[in-house]
Amino acid sequence: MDRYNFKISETKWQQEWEKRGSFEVTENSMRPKFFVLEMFPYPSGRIHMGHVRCYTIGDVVARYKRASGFNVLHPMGWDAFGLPAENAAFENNVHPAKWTRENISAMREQLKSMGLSYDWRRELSTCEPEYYRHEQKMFLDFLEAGLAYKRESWVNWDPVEQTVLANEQVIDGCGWRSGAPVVRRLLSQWFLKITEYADDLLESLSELDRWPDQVRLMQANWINRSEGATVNFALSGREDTLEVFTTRPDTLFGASFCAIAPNHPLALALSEDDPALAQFIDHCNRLGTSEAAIETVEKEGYLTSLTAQHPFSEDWELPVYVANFVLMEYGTGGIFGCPAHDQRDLDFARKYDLKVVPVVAPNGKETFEITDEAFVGDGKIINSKFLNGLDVDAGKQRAIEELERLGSGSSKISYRLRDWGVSRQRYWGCPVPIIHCSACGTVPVPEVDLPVTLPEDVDFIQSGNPLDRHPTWKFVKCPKCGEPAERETDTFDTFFESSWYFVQFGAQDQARRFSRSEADYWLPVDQYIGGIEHAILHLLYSRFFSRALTDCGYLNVKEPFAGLLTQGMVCHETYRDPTEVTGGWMFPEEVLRQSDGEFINRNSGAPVIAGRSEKMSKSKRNVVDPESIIRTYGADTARLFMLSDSPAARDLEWTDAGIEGAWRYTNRLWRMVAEPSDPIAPFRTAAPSKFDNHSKELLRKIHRTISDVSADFDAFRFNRAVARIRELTNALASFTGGGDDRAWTRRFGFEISAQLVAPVMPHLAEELWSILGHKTLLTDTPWPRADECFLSEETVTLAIQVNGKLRDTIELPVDVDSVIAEERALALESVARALDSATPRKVIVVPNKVINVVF
RNA sequence: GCCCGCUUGGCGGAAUUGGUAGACGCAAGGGACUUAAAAUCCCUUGUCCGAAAGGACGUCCGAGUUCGAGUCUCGGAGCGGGCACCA
Repeated sequence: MDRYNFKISETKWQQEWEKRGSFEVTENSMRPKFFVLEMFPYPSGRIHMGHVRCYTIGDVVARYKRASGFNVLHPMGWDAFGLPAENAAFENNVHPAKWTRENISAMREQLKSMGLSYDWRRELSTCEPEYYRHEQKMFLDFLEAGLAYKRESWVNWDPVEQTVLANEQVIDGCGWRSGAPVVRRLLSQWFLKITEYADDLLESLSELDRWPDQVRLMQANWINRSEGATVNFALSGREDTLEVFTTRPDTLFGASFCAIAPNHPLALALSEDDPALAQFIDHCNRLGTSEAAIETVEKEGYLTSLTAQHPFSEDWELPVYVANFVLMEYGTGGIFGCPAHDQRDLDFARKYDLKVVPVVAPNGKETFEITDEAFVGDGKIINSKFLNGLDVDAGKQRAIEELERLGSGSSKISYRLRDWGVSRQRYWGCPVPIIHCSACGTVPVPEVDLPVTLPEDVDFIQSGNPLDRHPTWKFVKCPKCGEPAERETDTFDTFFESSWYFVQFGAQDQARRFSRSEADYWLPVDQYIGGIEHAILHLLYSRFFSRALTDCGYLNVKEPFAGLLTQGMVCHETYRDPTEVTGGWMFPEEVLRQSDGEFINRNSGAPVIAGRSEKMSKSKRNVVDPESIIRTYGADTARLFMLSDSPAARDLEWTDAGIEGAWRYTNRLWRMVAEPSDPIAPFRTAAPSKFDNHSKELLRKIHRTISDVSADFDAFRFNRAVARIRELTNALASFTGGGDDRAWTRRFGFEISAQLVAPVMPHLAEELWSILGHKTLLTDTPWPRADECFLSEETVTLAIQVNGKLRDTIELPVDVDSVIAEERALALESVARALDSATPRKVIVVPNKVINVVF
């Protein structure tokens, strides 16, 4: 019994597609366009299973759409700037540029071995000046349009390494290398005005009907538009006021304190004469800048000497705290606390023994006490003078009216979304095209001087940004006055590159920027595919960029991604050597599963502990190398397994048994066509005039499969599509006999099988197509269409229930009269037994589905 | 801490709008072929009671809506993603 030789076949068809330029596209086509894009990879060194999964999904969509008559753009590129290259430079003394470019070459070869239908002519790499020069121009345009500005903002600072740390590099409040406690530090940095588009970014979410609801909801919550009010508290004995933002002005009569952020100007001013406060602020600043760190830390406050005057009551004074949970970045950097109706305020009040006065009672309750849970629901306002008796919404409105009348506040819409800080104090990124002149200030690099190229003659011996230490690079003449000046040594956040790369794929020639007509033709991306972990930042930044680029005349599209598919992670069981106290993680290939289900070390025979399945990661060593899988089983089998077991959106568990099963199927399908045990009609035989019942039944199955698989691909239900194709294979395998009608039907079934499986296993499908006698490529063959007249059934099986429990099934003609159906059901012996001589009270007949006899 | 998900046999999963729970695959057990093994093919397989017919139970847990709930509502548990300088 022969086996499918995937090595020969896969190489052959990959070469054939390349020779013919099968996947090269232009915008000059009579076919409608379809832009399929997978999130481009960071070139970390080698592809991992997550890449294989994502790019397999994208390739199925691209090939399916291509066969379905679309002019498909399906490109690939490299998100090539970023921190890991600098870490590699630091650890292995290899230049980030060399490391990155070598990784790209290696990964490109790996991707090519998967047989992905990319137009490789459009490949781009974000670390090359031909790419990033365009974003330097974009930045200058943003500056001109008022969409970029500079201000001070906080970073994590490692006092030992004397360098800025990414949040990822802060572990338990300490620098990852030095172990020294991290402090916050203010730096002057560039920001992009994403908040200018906050409303539009929020409202347009409703138009993104081919995005997962989950992602739209996450984005909406991230932007978080909230209607409320600003309230100005007069400060006793001072001229200035304390401005706070609140979404609950209706609860003002329940206020028991005010709190400001540790870095609020008022707090900083007070700390000059208050060493204890200065110490408290210092203590707060020892926390990293991440929201998770701030929100999970124990709530602490420092009571200042300030007192705030309640706007609605002459002699009501509130204490003012500096509190570690108040964010300077949100609202005004100050709050008023109403413990009865906000859980965090309640916790704070309990800790510092502040009053808790309920001012909203749940509907139907006259009196109301708060114990350890704040009441945040709707109700009637109490204890609040002129607000009493109103509901929450009316109370908000009335309170704002009163604030406005008193001149101590007004209604205000606030967003949680903050402007995007794009400055990074790092080497391996796109240089910010700005020159600092002592006379002229901040001067943009003139367009003719672009690109500002990243110098490659740098060293990584010291920590910090090597651009700062470069002997010549930053010293330039001021473009305005000609006097000596200095380049900005910050680079852009790498999200900058990934916010517009999809547009650049439209350019036929990657040596130049995309043209307006190319962008107009290809955008938006019709189907975008990537990990759920990018649900907020990358997607939101890209949506902002499209708007900003549209406003600057580059494009005319607000929403860059019309369809979005977020795929789950690839997971694997973890293994540990029990003799190791910490770590001891083992690679799957070091472990052997015995017949009793226990695991042992493949070499030593020592026992191994198997842990639960987790996302494949280098640190836990629960990784399987795609290259070795492709070498052992071929790309098609790897692709099949990636799609067959789990829905795309869910996590996928890698198992050896699973890939083995996929490999068996690959061979089974190949053998069925290449070494058929029953006759096949010759190539291009006309259909016989008559079919026997078996052939008719199989024809129905074939057409039903075409219909189902097409619907499954349309809805990205790849696992179900694979199951349907396997069912067809099973039906073909048990279809024997050799008359003309059967031989013809068998050929038809084989051809359809090859066509349906082609998006998933393109090499095998091409091989089968060729074996079946075709001289043209399956890749250039239109998607099959199901013949409607084979899809309708004459009878249907109905479930017969008694009191909702299944008792029987009956076969009835489709759309049979309800009265007849009911009679047939009641006549059943099984129904009579279940009724046990009781009289049916009513009978519910759902046509073609179920009959429920209720007694 | 906050936001968003997920949870169905021994395992991955299937189940159009609420209408026959377990498609398809994996694993396991039995059989055929073989000197033998591998490969391949056939059969069985949610749990429990029963010789069988048949019956009871069963979709993370607890309530609810409904003739009928894996699916809808409320409450809870466990696991995962994100939290603005990882990408």
